[in-house]
Amino acid sequence: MRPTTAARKRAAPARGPGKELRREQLIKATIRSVARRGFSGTTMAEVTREARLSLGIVNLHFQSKDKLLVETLRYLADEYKQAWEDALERSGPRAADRLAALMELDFSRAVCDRNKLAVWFAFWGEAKSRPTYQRICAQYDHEYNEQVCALCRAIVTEGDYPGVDPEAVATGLAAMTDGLWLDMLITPDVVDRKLARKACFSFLAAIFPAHFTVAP
Amino acid sequence: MRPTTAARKRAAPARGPGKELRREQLIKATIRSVARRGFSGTTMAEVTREARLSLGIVNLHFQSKDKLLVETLRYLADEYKQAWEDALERSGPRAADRLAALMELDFSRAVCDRNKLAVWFAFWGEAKSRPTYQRICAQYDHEYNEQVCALCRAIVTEGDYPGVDPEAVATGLAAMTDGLWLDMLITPDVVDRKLARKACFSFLAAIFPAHFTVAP
Amino acid sequence: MRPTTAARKRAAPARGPGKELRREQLIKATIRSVARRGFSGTTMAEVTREARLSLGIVNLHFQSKDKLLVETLRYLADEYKQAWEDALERSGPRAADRLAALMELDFSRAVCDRNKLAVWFAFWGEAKSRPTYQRICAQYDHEYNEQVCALCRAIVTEGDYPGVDPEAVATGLAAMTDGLWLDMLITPDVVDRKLARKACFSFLAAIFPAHFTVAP
Amino acid sequence: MRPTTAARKRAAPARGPGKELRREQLIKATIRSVARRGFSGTTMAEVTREARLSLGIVNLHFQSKDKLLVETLRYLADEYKQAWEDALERSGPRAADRLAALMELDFSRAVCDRNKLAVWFAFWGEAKSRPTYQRICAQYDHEYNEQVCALCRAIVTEGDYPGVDPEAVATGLAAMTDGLWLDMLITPDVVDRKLARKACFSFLAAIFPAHFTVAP
DNA sequence: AATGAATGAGGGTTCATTCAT
DNA sequence: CATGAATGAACCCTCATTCAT
Repeated sequence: MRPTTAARKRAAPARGPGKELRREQLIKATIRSVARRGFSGTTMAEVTREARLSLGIVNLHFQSKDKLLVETLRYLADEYKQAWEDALERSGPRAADRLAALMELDFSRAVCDRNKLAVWFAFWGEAKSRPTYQRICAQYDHEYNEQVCALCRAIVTEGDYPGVDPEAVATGLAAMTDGLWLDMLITPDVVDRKLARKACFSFLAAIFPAHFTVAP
Repeated sequence: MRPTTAARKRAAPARGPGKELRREQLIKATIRSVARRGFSGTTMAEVTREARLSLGIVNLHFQSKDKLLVETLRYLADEYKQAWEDALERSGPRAADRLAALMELDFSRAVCDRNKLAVWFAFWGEAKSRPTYQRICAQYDHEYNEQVCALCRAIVTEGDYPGVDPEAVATGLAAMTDGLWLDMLITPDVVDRKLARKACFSFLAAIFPAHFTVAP
Repeated sequence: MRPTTAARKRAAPARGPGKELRREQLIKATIRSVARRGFSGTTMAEVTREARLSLGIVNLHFQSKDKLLVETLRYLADEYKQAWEDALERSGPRAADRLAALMELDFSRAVCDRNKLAVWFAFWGEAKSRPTYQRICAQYDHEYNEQVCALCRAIVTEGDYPGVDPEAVATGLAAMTDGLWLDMLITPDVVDRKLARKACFSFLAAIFPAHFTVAP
Repeated sequence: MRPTTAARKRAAPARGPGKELRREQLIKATIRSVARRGFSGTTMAEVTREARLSLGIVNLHFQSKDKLLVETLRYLADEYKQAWEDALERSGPRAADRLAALMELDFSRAVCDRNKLAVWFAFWGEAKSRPTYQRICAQYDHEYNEQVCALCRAIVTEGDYPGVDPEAVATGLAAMTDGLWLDMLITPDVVDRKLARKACFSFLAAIFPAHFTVAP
């Protein structure tokens, strides 16, 4: 029973599919906010201001800030998964090409966007103390690693790489990608996409010399 | 005077060098807290409780929470730097041995402690939106990378590795380490120290076959 | 036109007398809500959900939550007044019988419904700080007390009760009823309708021994 | 990590026994607030303003608003219990005197204070939907009723009241008191302490004519 | 007439910081 | 130096109210 000043302007009530749109709008605003202000600077006020919506709307669509953040993480993970599935789809049938396609994606402008990287690391930074984040990250990681591992196995099989352990290579490769993202985040003027890509393909060329070269 | 009037138990007055001890005590408590509760769960109350000291003491020794966190980051970075300098000191004169020593350190139990990794990633997760963190990380990164780069150059020079770009290798190597740490943080039951070490040395063995093997 | 296009189920349009029905529907939902969740747990969302209507409908029919609550109180008071008027109507002409009828009503299952009692006490609990509630309660109280007082006076007059002050008796009687309701609300397993009724009639039998006995 | 403007004025930190004082200070402020603004108008801001303390202090001493309210109820109940125990202590040994002392207390200025009555009814109004309140009320009610019941039994035994059921009388008496309090709350200009007292003693005089008279 | 997404003031709560002791 | 009660800005969340549909 609170004295309330009448609302002034108002976004058109989104019917039907609009609900999903609002959610995405808020998730995107969250990503921008985390990128700009960090996890601790990401308040409901900040997110809704970024989305140009009212304060109460997050709880209307996500129940709580916590759930918004979880959904944001899922959104990012889904987006990335979609991207690498698409990349595989578009690439040829040869395992090396497919692996190259994944790596090219990882160093594409879209993925290496520093804002998005910042958000990924923000979630990773909280993962240890938030089981939910950790679980989500672990699950998507697993799917991705399986894929990379399968490709490495295929390459090892088809090529003549007797001493190569595909699992170790896959692990190292995926790890290097993550680490290069960190470099691009922390020292953007030391490690750029080009150097990152080169580091990655140097690795591949060293492991699978018959399949990869450093040159683009 | 009877024992009734015994002074309340209280922490030692700590003058001069004692002051430094208090600071370290608080920093260590901060590390434990960030590891356990995450960045957002790390409050002054939590830190001081962890240190078994009074609430007001942080501001006495660090002026503000912000500064405590910055000092904590510096502490971690210094500790790591000290560790790799010591590792180099202890190792022989050959570049490959020295590089191996660095890598062994990175996958030693002390460094791979999940609590400490959590704190590192917590800081990295906030780095984009906190210039101070980013600057500190960037600076220590730089020193470390210079070192690794120098070693790679030396190995390339002394060995016969015509097509190898030492900078790219060094970047990739350091990145892989970071990425493996992330794996140990997020999916500890998939990537353990042993696998991480193997992934790393697989890389080195592939790049510098005359200098490294995967076996310990 | 195929059944596919059937209109969404929706509440009847309710014109004219239908409007009154909607109001009652909402008031009854309010009563249920206050009984279950208390005053503070009674939100517009709760009330409309309870009434299986849409959120906006309260303001359409009552302008505000405040007015809904006032109307709810009036509804309860009217209902009770109607009940005791009916009880008097049904009873014989003798004052003692009429008073007994009022008391029987007060301990009838319909009136002693714990949900309704809870609502009454909810309003009484807010009365001091809400002049409107207090005024409404006071007004209905007055009418009721007048009636009880008149009956007591009649009994005193017709019987031989020289020392009895009918006003004090009426006041005490009405008060006892309220107090017994409170007991049934707070300690339902200590004071039930039977005990309450007995306490009340013990009082009447003591005051007006020629007119009342404790036995039903 | 919030930018905080330095606090200006500050109540002296209460050491040792001061903690208990602060709690009482806040409970008393809560009572005043509930009396004036009702349950729904009793906000943390209101309570702390009333206590001339800062906003955060309630959570420091009571953890939550809920607990403050529970403690307030307990405080009121304890206070009342203390009062009737004192009244019994001060009164003579005869059961009728002791019962009279309890009744005199119930209509004393201290107990009939409309602010306090308002708070009692505020709690009773929420009791149905708040098991904690109900439990506390029920427990204290029980003790009080036991006492009154015992006294009634003693009077019945010592006097010659063959048809009197002491339990019913005790229940009725306690109920009447509560009901008279409600009257004093809702219709203070109809029922004042004098009339209330008279109603109560009329009842006693009617039940126990050998022990009570209406006159003071 | 009816709906329910949207709004935002105001609520309870947290916590970095201060300062009397 | 050390303590911890006190402060109050800022947080997340609730919910009465509005209004496009």
